This record gives sequence, C-alpha cells and structure tokens, in this order.
Amino acid sequence: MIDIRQVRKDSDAVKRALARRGIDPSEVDRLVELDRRARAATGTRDELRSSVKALSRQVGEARRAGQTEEAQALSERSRALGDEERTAHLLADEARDVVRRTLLYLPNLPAGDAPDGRGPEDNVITRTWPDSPPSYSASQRVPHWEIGIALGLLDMERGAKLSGSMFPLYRGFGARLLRALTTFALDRHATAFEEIRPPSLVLTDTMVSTGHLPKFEEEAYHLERDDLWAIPTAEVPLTSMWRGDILDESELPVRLMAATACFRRESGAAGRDTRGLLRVHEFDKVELFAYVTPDQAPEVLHELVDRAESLLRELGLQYRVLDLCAGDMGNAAARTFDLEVYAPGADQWLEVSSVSWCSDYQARRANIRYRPASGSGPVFVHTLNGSALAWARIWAALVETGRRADGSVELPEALAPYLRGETVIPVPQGAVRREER
RNA sequence: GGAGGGAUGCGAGAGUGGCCGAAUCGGACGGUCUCGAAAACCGUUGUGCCCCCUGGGUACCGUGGGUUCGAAUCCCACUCCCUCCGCCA
Repeated sequence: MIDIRQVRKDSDAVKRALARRGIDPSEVDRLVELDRRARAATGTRDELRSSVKALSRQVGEARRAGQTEEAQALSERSRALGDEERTAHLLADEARDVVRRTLLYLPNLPAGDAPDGRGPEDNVITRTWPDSPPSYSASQRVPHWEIGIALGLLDMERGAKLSGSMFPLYRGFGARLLRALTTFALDRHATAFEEIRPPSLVLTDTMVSTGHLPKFEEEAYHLERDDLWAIPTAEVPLTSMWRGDILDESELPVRLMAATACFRRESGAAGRDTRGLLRVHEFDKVELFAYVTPDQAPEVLHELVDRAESLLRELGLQYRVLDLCAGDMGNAAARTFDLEVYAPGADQWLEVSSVSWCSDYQARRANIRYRPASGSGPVFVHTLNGSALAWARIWAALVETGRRADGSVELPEALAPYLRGETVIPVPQGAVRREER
C-alpha cells in the first residue's frame, strides 16, 4: 500500500500520481478525512487509557496506605472512565480499520518515468528482437493446438475431462519439453539467485501482502474449508518469506527464484483467447524475485528484464519489450516491462514475462524492512519480480516457430542438454500428414 | 487426530497483578585507549500515534475476547512453534 504519511503531507502529488491510473482524486480526499478521524479517535482513546491508568495507580497507593474509602472512590471514578474507554477503543479500531481497508484497495503510485496512458494500446514498444522481423514459412503458420494433437504433445480434451476447460494436459515429448524449459531457466539464473520451492497454497495474509487480495479475490482459487489460496505466481510466497522481518542492509539485495505452478481463474476473460495454451487456469513458471534497497532497484529491474530477454534469445523466439503505461500496470507495480513473443501459428503476440518494480508498496503491506548501514531507523525494502519465463505460452511459440515442412518440430540447441540431446519432436509413425495451408 | 510445553525488544532470555516499555547477556553503533586493530571500559540502540515538537505524552510483550480500579503477568478462543503418541506419501 501507499504511505499514509505521504497522503497526509502531500495529497496533491498523490492525487496526480493516482489520476494517471484512473483513480478519482476525491478518493484521496476521502482517505485524508478518514485518516484525520482515525487519528482523533486514537487520541481520545489514548487519553482515556492514560487517565484510567493514573487513577488505578492511585487506587493501589491508597490501598497500601490503608485509605480504604479513598481507594473505593478512586476505583469508582476509574471504572466509569473505563466504560468510556471501551467505547472509544471500539470507535478507534473501527476508524483505523476503515483507513487500512481503503489503503489496501488503492494501487501503487506509478514511477515518474512510466509512460502515460489508459490501457494496453498506450504501452510503448521499447525494442524488438531480432532487429528485422523474420519471415515465416507456411509450415510455421500452424497453431500449436493443432501441432499438439498431431504430434501427441498436448491433450486439451483430456485436460478438460479432468479439471474443466483451460486446464492443459501435456503428453510425452510435450511434457518433457515443459520440464526441460524449467530446468534450463533455473540453470541460467543459478549463479545469482537462490532456488526456492515454496508451498503452492498460502494464507490470506500472504495474498494480501503482494496486493492480490482483497481487491482481486475473484481472480484466485480459494480452498474455503482450509481458507487457503492457490498461488497465482511464485511472487506471492516469495514476497512473504521475510514478512514482518527486519533485514540488515548488508544482506541486500536478496535474490530468489522459484519454479511453481501458477493458478488463475481468469474470471473476467471468459471466451477470450480460449484456444490451446493462449490463456489457461494452470501453468508452470520460473519467477525471479528480489528484495533491494531503493538505490539498488533501478539496476536490478533492468537485470531482471535482461535475464528474461536472454532466455528468449537463446530460445530463438521473436520478441518485443513493452514499457507499460501507468493505466495498464498491475496494482502493486510502479514500473513494469512486459515481454511478448510472437507465435507465428496463432499469429499473436503472447505475454510471457512481466517484470515489475513494486517500490515499497508490497513491503509496506508485508512489513518488510531493512536496517540501513548508516544506523538510522528501519526503512521498507523495495521488491521486484519478473517471470523468466511463463512456459505455457513459450511452449506454444516454440512449437509453432520450430515446425518444419514435414510436420516435425525442431527445438533450439540450448535445450539439448535438457532433452537428452533430442532436439527434434518427430511425427509419430502412421500419423496422417496435415494438409499445408 | 490425541497429550503436554511454549510465543517477550535486532538475537538469546528473565519477568506470575500496580514500583515493567520491560532485568541480564549477546549483536550493532558511538566514545575512551592505540600508530592501527584486538581486548578492556563508558555510552547509545524497538515501533506507531498525539502535542504547546532541541522536548513531552501515550499505546503496543503472538492474535482476538474476558476478569479487574489496574494485565506481559489471571481466564477463554484462535494461530503458529516444540516434544511425545497415532495416521500417512
């Protein structure tokens, strides 16, 4: 969440920043007023408590001095104040709660250098790779859901049979490819990042810390009986690893990576991009994550983008980098770069990575701080996260890009060590060769 | 699932009703000493809120309730950790 003190001190700047994300300035005015009331209520409560405490002390003293009547009188006054305190306490708690809830629903302030804009159409394409767009042959213009069936790699129907639509089921070489991609990526980052295998189900607090709750409850799978949430990204558990802790500046940056399944209800996206792997409820992803000092943030942000990009280059996939505009960034982000690969068969750009700098928005929610080397009081860390990469869509792009005239698929050399050297997915014996378009 | 023990400041850990925001040790930071360092000694060292803001006040001892004039301390519930038993990939 954003800093309530900043809201108090410089509400105009906060209004301007949030307006870039489409938040009405009156929301901020309302928050300022709620905060004012909450602080007043807390003050009243504190004063009452202090009086009760002082009177109680006198009761004790009077008792010890043997002044029973005096003690009795003081005790009665204290009791009356105590009743008042109870009410004041309730009011103060309620007022603070309203402020916190309001704060939890507000998105992060966008970074000054994030482009202006209202939605996806205003994102800025900062670079593309390779420099000149490759040309694709007819054999590459076959969508992965068809290739998947022809080569026995993907069985969406049986996935749906088990779990409903948009739950993919990979088979044979298709399943192996997915596993190879995860290992490939983890190996590439292993020198700089500690590998974590976090739980896939997390507590409500863990989801609130990243900003996925309470606002986006509809997007997540929830196990009601145990009040646990299926993680939409490894960013969620990784952010909470040091929840409530104070780190030492010398420990920063903390760099973590995790391969996990990611679960998304995609509730608002019914009917969109439903073919094949374009949009699925469960997918595997390698996530990079860092806790840093504010000074370290810009450098690490670019490092994460670089790492995701270099994987794409090794995989030989055409891609572009988008600098997301203020209106299109995720709730917690101050700055976001999206990486999209081109899938020639589906003829679409697919988002395969989103790298975000969340400033102290998540750290404040999760209460993660560090003690600066200067010895001053603890300050909130900054968090950064980035996919490197989301494999379902990479899988789709690889299979389409690598498809050859004979229907087989050639995979990049970089994956050879992870596929026992087999970089060609063969056409099964006896398969009916698909008519070329 | 059953039985028992526990949760206190940066860490360890004392504190069983008022004199406790909290002993002690350790860490970190500052100082004395030193050519420098170590050792030793001295000092400082949680967070939020409020105010008449070089200072003062107040709240916070896992979370939420309760008892009491008064709770870190007593009672209840919950969460988490540890030990033992049961079950189990």
